[in-house]
Amino acid sequence: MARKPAEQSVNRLDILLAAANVFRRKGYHGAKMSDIAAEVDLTAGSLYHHFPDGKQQILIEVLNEGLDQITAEVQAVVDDNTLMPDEKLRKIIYTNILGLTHNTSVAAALVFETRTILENPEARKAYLKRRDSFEQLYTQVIQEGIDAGIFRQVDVPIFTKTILGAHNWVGVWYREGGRLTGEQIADEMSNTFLAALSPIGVPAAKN
Amino acid sequence: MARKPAEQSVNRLDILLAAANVFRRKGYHGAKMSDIAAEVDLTAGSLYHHFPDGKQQILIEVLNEGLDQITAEVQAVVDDNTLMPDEKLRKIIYTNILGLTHNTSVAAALVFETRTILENPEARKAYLKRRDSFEQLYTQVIQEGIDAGIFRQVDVPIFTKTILGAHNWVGVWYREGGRLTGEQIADEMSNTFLAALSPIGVPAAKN
DNA sequence: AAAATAATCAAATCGTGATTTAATTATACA
DNA sequence: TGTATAATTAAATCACGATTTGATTATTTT
Repeated sequence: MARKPAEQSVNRLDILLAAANVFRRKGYHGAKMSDIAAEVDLTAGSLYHHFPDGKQQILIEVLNEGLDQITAEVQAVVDDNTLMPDEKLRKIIYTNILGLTHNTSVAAALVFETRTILENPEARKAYLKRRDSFEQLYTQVIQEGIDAGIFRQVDVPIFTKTILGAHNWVGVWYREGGRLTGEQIADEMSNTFLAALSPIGVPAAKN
Repeated sequence: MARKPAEQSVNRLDILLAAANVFRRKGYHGAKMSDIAAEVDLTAGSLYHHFPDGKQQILIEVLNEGLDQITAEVQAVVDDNTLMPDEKLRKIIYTNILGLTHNTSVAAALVFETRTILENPEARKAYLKRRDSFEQLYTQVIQEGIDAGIFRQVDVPIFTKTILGAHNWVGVWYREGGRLTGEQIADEMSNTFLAALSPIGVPAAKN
């Protein structure tokens, strides 16, 4: 009585994933609807059944899905009140980087294609809001640590962007099967930023 | 006897700058030849007089020029043998960030449009070579510092990519007239990475 | 198993934008 | 000055790719 495969028609999520892959390879403008369609064994026209609003809508949903997911994961860590700020920061860096290395296509889209979505006035506002919330998670934890005296005084917005820049870049250069695993990279990078925040290792004097 | 303006026809460099600006705003694929032309008061067709090989060639030259320039600046610091590794690192971070904030259009192109150039097999190889040389400048200085015992043991390639990711991102979010100047940002970020390399501020124990 | 609905396709549309071409104007040079 | 060369233009060309349209085929629902 085995259930039948039931893997007939594709769903929106399949298409979003496929699109992310193509975007990663060719960029949004370089990606043809037919490329995306081919990835899920459809023709270009068929995509309009699932996404009546077309190509840009697909991009918007890829980015929203991707950002929402990583935000939720990081948010969960931030909400864990059993953790000290330094443990929290280590864990959110870890979580974030593993999120990126586990889905490099979406990660790359978040870096490279955000600009495209921002050209669309409606999508722009909503997206920027999401992104700010995400950034807030970091600034919040860093500020907590400073207030608690376990991090040195840093310019929190800049430090946040420093971390996020480093993270984003991982999504660009990371390749599965490379020298290091996502875990190892996450480890190394969280060490780096925690060391950077250590109140004892004061930076060398300026000249 | 004032000399006449002599500002008649545009030159290749004007066009490259103009192109970088348009690329920053719309991305390579979103940039029309007519957009670039308009920026220097020409028509699309005229650009082919200066760049017979067309749009892609313009991108290639923007990236090469940009990367060569920043490389040269950083190289000069690396070659200065009067500096200790930590001073060197501080100075190359400084140099690099000021380079980015002084020409955000080219900086953004280096981040966002590199992928485009890499699709071109010939350009790809040459470009990757340049980029590796650039990255080498960082790894070299970091390794020197470790060998000299003034930096803690880090995974040099990862640390390098961490720095470069943070840098690249500056070119994306930095806006002239923002809260901080390029100098202040460079200062903050070099503090961050030097603190991260400090051999005394050992990172917190892993759980 | 009809009827209704969902997925899909193949073949138009339709606009856009890079590149080419054939002149025209400006500049340098001898 | 007049001729060669450099810049520039306006008007084709030409291809490509997003979207639309009108069937066709699957899948549900009752």
